[in-house]
Amino acid sequence: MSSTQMLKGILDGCLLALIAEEELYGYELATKLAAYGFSDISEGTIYPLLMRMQKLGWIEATQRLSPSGPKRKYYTVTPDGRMELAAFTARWRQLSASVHHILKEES
Amino acid sequence: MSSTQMLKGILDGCLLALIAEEELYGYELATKLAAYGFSDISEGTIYPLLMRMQKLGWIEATQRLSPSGPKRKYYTVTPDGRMELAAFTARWRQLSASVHHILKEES
DNA sequence: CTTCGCTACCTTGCTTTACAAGATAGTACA
DNA sequence: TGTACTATCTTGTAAAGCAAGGTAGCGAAG
Repeated sequence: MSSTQMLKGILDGCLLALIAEEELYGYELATKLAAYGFSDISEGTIYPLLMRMQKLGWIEATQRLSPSGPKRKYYTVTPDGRMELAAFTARWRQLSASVHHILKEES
Repeated sequence: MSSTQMLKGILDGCLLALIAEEELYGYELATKLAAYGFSDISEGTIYPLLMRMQKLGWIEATQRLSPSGPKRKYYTVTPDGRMELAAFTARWRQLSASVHHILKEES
């Protein structure tokens, strides 16, 4: 059992939270997640996730030129996305508390 | 997006932790999880999970009669299961810290 | 005695989602 | 020309929770 299963339903919330802080593009998110302790989230994970969230109306994209390299797609969070982020945060806190409670029992 | 996706890769660790505390049977686990804040984990989730963990050698089962009702299958954790539980706990702490870190940034 | 409800277990098929692998391009420097 | 880095996207696979349904034992109410 790897740790990838644990990410399900969590990554999208994390991406939302990061984009809510500041406008970001996909490639940047990949490196940023690593800095936050997520070991090597692949681009094959991030890009489909971004497109999914855009389709759901949680984020919006605008293309802009890069000082060096191909064009970038910058994402921002919509009002719907902010609501979804709040809902995610609530769900996470609930789950986190429950698991913590269970794990502490046997320390 | 429901919260069920968040449970992936987490439920097995939680079941292991509960069984490590005391010998338990499947039906009991379903009610116990609810008490710990997991809203309504269905039996269609728990039983396949228990069989999977038994196949992996993490838990062992013994059938015993019930004071009232059909026979019960009591599970205990094997040494391999304890090791897996420790590994799960480590993974959880790491993930939990990372997500917490990301979510706190925008409070 | 039969019917209803609770206990207790299991199976099938569906859906979501992360990921490996690979494709496509633009820029820059040697 | 070729190598390296940036940047995006696609396809196919596998894992795992869950809804829905099935089987069966026991006890109490009618």
